[in-house]
Amino acid sequence: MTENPTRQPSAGQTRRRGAVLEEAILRAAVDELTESGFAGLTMDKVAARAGTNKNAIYRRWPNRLALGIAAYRQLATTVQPPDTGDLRSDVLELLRGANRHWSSPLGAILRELLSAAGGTSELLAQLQEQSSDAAAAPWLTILGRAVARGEASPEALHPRVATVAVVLLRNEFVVRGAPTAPDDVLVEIVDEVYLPLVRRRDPAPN
Amino acid sequence: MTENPTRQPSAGQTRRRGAVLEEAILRAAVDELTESGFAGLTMDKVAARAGTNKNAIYRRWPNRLALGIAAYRQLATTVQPPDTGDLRSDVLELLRGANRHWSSPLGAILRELLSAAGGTSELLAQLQEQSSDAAAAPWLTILGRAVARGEASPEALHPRVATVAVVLLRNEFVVRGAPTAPDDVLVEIVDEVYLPLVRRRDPAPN
DNA sequence: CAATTAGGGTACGGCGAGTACCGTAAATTC
DNA sequence: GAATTTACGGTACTCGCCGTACCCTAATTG
Repeated sequence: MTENPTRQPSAGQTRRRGAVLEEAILRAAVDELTESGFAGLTMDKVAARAGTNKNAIYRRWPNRLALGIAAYRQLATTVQPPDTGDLRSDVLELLRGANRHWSSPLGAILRELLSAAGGTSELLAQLQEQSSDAAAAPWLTILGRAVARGEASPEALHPRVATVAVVLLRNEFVVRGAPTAPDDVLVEIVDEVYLPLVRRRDPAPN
Repeated sequence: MTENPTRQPSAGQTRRRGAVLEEAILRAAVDELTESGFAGLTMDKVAARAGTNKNAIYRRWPNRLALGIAAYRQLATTVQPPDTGDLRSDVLELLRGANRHWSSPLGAILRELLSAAGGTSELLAQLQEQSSDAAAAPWLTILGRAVARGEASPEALHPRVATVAVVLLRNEFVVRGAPTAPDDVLVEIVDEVYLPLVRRRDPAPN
């Protein structure tokens, strides 16, 4: 019952090749990933589910992690920046969205992958697009509007500054093992750190 | 040559028990950890090196990760907060120290362990003492002095605010796979984020 | 219709975690 | 100081799973 092979083992089917097979493998990997997480993603199961064997997988991906990342990328979504007209509301909404994402099954998978990659730059780079760099864009967007409104300082339009809130939130997940961050924490990050940082600040007298 | 059994296998030694044996195991684990990292820490090797067998280990630690963490804790050191008389200098020095630590072999091990723990709260908690919460203390110390000097705002004396710089730095390690963070990044964190955040800020006019 | 390429089937090597016994030395009890 | 309990030592084994190696055969190429 756990199996749902796309291809019947010995039906009179035609043998798949190239892109068709590749997609079938990737789809199988995605299914395994969503069902069992990365820890449960085994090459044998993916092969069986795709109705093929490990050879075909290893011909395309060098190892389990690479396959896992490729599969995850199929699931990634992009974030639409909110526009409530108020900086604090925008920030909170964006941050709550991030919290929801990392608390979701998909977020759990992302955390597993980050863990498994454990400092392997080449592979991490492929996850960053989904997790941090692409994540900088919406923050810059809402800050841009806030700057126009006079709510935020222009200095805040700097990726490192703009993303401080998400970085602090991610820290909660990485260092505490919490499955989800309580809303108090988000509010605290926003009110104690983020807003004081980005709000229009009068040039400090040396 | 990789072996240095504390106990000669069949010498006329007395059989070790309890605390004595426990320390021998832990010392063996520490040695393996420093030589081969957590990835190379094998229960068999630790047992061999301690001149015992895996039973004795599993009777004390439930699994490899728990042993690794216990061994790491033997190596942890505490940080002495600097006191240069200038907030920016103190901050930079503390941050550079953290960067050095995470770039060091010991830091690599810590990152491996964080990776392997991957969100297991109970075990992570044992690492936090060494990595984040204990790390909050020196920051509060230097900030306390800066507040007294009038250099920093009293609102900065809040763990989440005080540790922002290290959290951002750790993020560099976790999300980029960099073996070490370039000094520019540290300076940027300090000048673009940390100082603007903690410096005396005149109450924003709504 | 050859020749080449890529899938399918299958088996296997290797490694390391965790477990199961069993005999024996050390501590504990009386 | 003997009997009992507890804990170590030795060893062997199961299990899971990654990654690889063949060998045969279907699809593609020309």
